[in-house]
Amino acid sequence: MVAARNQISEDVFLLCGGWGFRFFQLPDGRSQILNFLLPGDLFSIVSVFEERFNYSVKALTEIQISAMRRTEVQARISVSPGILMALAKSGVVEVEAAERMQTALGQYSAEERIAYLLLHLTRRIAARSVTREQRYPFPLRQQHIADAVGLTPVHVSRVLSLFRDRGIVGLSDGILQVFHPHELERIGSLN
Amino acid sequence: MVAARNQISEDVFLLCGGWGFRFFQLPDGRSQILNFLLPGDLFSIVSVFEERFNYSVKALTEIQISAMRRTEVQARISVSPGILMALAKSGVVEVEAAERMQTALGQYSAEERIAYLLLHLTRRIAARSVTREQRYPFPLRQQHIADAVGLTPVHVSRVLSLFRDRGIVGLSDGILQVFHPHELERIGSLN
DNA sequence: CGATCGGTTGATATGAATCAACGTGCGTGG
DNA sequence: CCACGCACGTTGATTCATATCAACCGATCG
Repeated sequence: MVAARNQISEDVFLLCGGWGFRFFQLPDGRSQILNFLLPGDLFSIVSVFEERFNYSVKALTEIQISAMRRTEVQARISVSPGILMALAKSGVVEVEAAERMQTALGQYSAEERIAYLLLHLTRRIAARSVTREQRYPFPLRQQHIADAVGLTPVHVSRVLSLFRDRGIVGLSDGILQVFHPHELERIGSLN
Repeated sequence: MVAARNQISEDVFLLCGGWGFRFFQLPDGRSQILNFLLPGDLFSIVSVFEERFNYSVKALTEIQISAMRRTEVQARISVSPGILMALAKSGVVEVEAAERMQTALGQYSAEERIAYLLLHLTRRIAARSVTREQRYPFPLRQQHIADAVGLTPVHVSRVLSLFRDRGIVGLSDGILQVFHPHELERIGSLN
């Protein structure tokens, strides 16, 4: 566990290398993954402004983290307000992502949700590194997919098998391969 | 319709009076309510930074809206950066609300989701106006509740009947009355 | 007075959860 | 090096929560 809920931290964290995820855990054990963290991501924009955060973070791979004192960040903001503008804009991106996920969870079927998640992640991966032949590093277990889209791992397994049988995607050994991107978009594009 | 998706607007809107809601509509007709707008709410913090918004807004009651030129808002920001800080903080609140809703939609059952929505709304109403005896103005139709929590209106009706039979809440004539707040929290508090 | 809208209720269908068994690969300790 | 346990995924049978379909009711309104 990299960070736990209700902890108070003086620091703002940035993921420099590796993958992680941020999640919210309910007292009865259920947990909802809020987003996956890729290199370059702030844990959450919220952490710049609030010292107590109500989410937890775990690593998916080996990770590198960089920490900045919150006071330091805020000092820099007051000197050069451009930083604050940049932060505000990254907050906008965070809001939009959360609201799209909200829509997916509220309206989409199991297949659609999983397709949406895969699309969303492949785009983020592609934005950060060169990919070839639609092959993406993908260190999630089916349990993580389940916790992100609100399904059980066994149902995730069934849907992925279906996608595999239909020749849409293949997922094994930490590699996601998208054979039929157009079809994946048709299912999960959230237009 | 107060504002439609993919429209470009030079203005940032503020709801001054009445109720509305912001939603995302899918091409096949499904729609997800992202949040309800109460007096004093910006339509969305996103609108301060982006001219194209990917949501729509509708009124629930008679409403009063105030519009500010985005250029005007941004000019003021550059003069007094305190405004930007305030906006950033309200963005944080928006992110947190969206993520809680994400959790509710991903993990909660029908009863829990509806209880959560009612709790969340009553708190927001109470923060804005004096209420007595746990009676809250509540201009939503069951269809709106359904679109907010990702259920069908008929199932919403069943769950509300259940709540009514159990003496937890009553909802009619635009008034929500919470008879048993403790029980409502037990069901939907999202701790 | 009929039409429409919002809500209720019952019967049935269905998507996803649950329960359970099994396979496979892998790390660990003997 | 082997044997065991464990994590992860798959698959089948069954159950359950919610959707769907349909009828009906009361209020409101032209």
